[in-house]
Amino acid sequence: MTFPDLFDEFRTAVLPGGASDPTLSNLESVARYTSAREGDAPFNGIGVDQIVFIAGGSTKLVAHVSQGREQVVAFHFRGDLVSVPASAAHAYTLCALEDCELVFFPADDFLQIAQQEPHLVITILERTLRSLARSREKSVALGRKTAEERLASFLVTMAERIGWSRDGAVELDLIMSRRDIGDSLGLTIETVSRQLSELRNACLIETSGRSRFRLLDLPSLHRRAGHLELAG
Amino acid sequence: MTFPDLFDEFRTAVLPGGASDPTLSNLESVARYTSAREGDAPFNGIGVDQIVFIAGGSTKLVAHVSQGREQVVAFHFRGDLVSVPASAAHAYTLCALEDCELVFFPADDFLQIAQQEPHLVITILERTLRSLARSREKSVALGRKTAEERLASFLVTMAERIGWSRDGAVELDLIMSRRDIGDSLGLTIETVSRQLSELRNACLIETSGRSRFRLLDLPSLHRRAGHLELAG
DNA sequence: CGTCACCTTGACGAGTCTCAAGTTGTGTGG
DNA sequence: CCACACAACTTGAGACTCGTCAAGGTGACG
Repeated sequence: MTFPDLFDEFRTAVLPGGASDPTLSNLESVARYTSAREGDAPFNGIGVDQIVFIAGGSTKLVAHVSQGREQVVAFHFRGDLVSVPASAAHAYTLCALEDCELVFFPADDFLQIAQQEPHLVITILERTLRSLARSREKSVALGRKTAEERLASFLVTMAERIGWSRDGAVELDLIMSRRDIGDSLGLTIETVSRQLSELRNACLIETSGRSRFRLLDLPSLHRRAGHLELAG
Repeated sequence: MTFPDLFDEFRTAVLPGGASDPTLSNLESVARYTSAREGDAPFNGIGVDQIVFIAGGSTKLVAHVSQGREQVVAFHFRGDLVSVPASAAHAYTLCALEDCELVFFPADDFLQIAQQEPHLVITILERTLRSLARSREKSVALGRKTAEERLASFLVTMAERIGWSRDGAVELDLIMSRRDIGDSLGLTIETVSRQLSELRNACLIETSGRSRFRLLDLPSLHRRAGHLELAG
């Protein structure tokens, strides 16, 4: 994909309502793009907060606690917008789960330009609020849930984001490794594996290969996730 | 405090640059206010997402997992802005830690009006990004840190938000109970208590009464928190 | 000054981690 | 297309952190 194509991808996904020409050309002038191979961390040591649009592929945002200890703070898929901080109490790295096409902006420049276009800021704000809501849900899972609840919660949440229906079940492709899942749920790969086996034995899920999952009983999974019972 | 005073409080805190008169009067017309007593949960069952400004006092945002299990997702102090979701995978409650003065808006109306004032949206966005950053840091703590690290992390973070310097140490008043701290850190009150005793024995903190803390050695606390060493 | 909720401390047990061994899937080269 | 090699995953046994239960302390009120 060429740069203009990628910027277009960003424009139509983030600005479906359109924007004024000068704003667009300003944005395009500060936009950069990169394609990342699986495992790449294109923003390591870049020094400024970035706003990154996932034009293709999928990524994880990882916090490094100490050698060997990592926490996956979020996963992202095509069409998502990520705020990648330069620094905080911990170092963060955006890392490609598969080959990716990324459009990115220095956050400062982006917000500066966005001031001209309330529409755009509102869209970003709405997406940021959704990220915040997901991050809070993650805190709940990490702080107060058992391994089984975390796994069930993870599966139904991912199903909502990237799953599809087939034969009355929901299927999804979990491209991330067991280690990534563990690092996202605050568990070890062994515990992840054991809990998946539990769910398989309970006939709540089927797996084929390493990444293909079939969720056979969403209501039960929601219950095991400790989620609110939805009326109706 | 009267309503106009409270709205003024909001205006000067959130809109230091000012805003156009029509926007302000529109905002004022959808703004509501309430004073909450300690322990009150003024937004329970209100049914719509709210944007809440803490004009006075302090609050916690709590997710209810199951009877007896709660997760405090964030604490808020005077001048903070909170997004209170109506519903998600879990029920959330904003709860007063002490007597509070709150200004609040239905999120939809607020964003609708804010479209007229890019300045305002940018401010809200910046605050939301800070909330997101804090929420991510909390995920890191909950997912990959020991009890001791969580406590140290909590203390230095709170010190940055509400602490003051005195005699070469940082003091702060932790108005929330040990239970609140535990529910925030994914620990029990007993573990919180034990870890505080550890930190006392290590001469890293002093406490007087239930809520007054003195942090005697910030660098060591940062180290125990597993935080990044800051150059310089 | 007394009362009560809140906090502290101790002993024990459950859930998850660690370490280790075996199995399965995936990708590569013949 | 098959066989091989390696990484990823699964499963098991024992250790450790933190939770649970229980019994005192302590500080903040009236």
